[in-house]
Amino acid sequence: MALTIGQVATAADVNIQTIRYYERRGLFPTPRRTPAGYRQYADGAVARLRFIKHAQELGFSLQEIQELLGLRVRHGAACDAVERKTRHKIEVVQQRIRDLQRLKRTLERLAAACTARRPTDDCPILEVLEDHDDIGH
Amino acid sequence: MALTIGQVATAADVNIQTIRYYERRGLFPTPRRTPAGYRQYADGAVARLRFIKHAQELGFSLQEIQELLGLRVRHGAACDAVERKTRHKIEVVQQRIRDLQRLKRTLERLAAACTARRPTDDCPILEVLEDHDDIGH
DNA sequence: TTAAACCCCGTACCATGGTACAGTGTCAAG
DNA sequence: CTTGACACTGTACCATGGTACGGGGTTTAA
Repeated sequence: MALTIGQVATAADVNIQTIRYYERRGLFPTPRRTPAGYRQYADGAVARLRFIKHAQELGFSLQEIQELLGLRVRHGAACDAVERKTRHKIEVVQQRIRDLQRLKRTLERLAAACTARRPTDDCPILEVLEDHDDIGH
Repeated sequence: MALTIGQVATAADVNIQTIRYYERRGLFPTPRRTPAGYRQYADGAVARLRFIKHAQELGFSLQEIQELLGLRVRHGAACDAVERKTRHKIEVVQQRIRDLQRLKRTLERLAAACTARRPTDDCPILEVLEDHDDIGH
C-alpha cells in the first residue's frame, strides 16, 4: 500500500514542501517513484515524520535528529559508536531535565511569593542562575 | 562601577552586536549613556545575559525569555496576572520535562538494545516511538 | 598628538527550518 | 476528452536569532 506525498503529509500533519525539504536535507530517504515520477511511501514514513516533529519540540535540531535516526543497529556493525552517541544524548537530555526542574522550582517560589503578596526582587527569575552557572556545558 | 558594552560582552561571552540586538528587541533595558553616547551597564547585565543564554539552551525563544524576565511582584498591583502567567509557565516547563523524560527512556532502551548487540529491525527509535506519538500535546 | 582600541548607528548578510509560487505534467471522474 | 485535484522541479521568500561591515566619533596611552 503505497502512499502519495500528499497522503503522508496529511497523515503526519506536515506540509508537502517540508517532506521534500527533509528529503533534500537527507533526513528522509529518497522514496521509490512511479513511472510518472510520483514519490511512493510506506506507512513508516508517517511515523518518521511524527518522530521528527516530536524531537524538534524537544529542542533537537534537524542535524541532531538525523543523527538520532541514523542510530540503528545493523548486524553488529559500528555498534559501539552508536551506543556512545546514544549515551551522550542521554547525558544532554538529563542535564536539560535538571535545568528545567531548577527553573520550575524558581517559578514556583515566585508564584508562592505572589500568592503571599510578598514583593520580590527586581527580577526573581535570575535566581535560577545561582550556583548554577557553569554546570554541565 | 559601570561597564562598557564590550566588557559586558566579554564577561558573558556574547557578541556586542547581540547585546544591541537584545536591546532593540526589548529583552534588555536601554542603559544609561555617557555624554559621548557610550552604553553603561551595571554588573546585573552580565547575569541577565547568562540567564538568556541558559534559557535558550533549554529551548525557550527570545519572546518567552522576555516574558520570563518580566515576571516579578510589584507591590500588590497586577499580582493576579503575574501569578497566572507564572503558573502557566510552570505548566509549560513541566510538560517539557515530561517530554524529555520520555525521550530519555526511549534513548535508554535503544542503548540497552545496543549493548545486548541484538540487531533490531530497521529503525529501533521509530519502534519505541509507536506508543509515544500523541501523548501529551 | 596620533595610533590603537574601543564605541556609535544603520544596513546587509548569514544559517536554520521551513513555506509559497510559477510553470509544467499526470491521473481519475464525469 | 476535458477539468480539477494532485504531483513534479526550481527558485524565491519568510521568521528567528544572530553576525558582519561601512563610515564615523571617542578614549587612552605612548
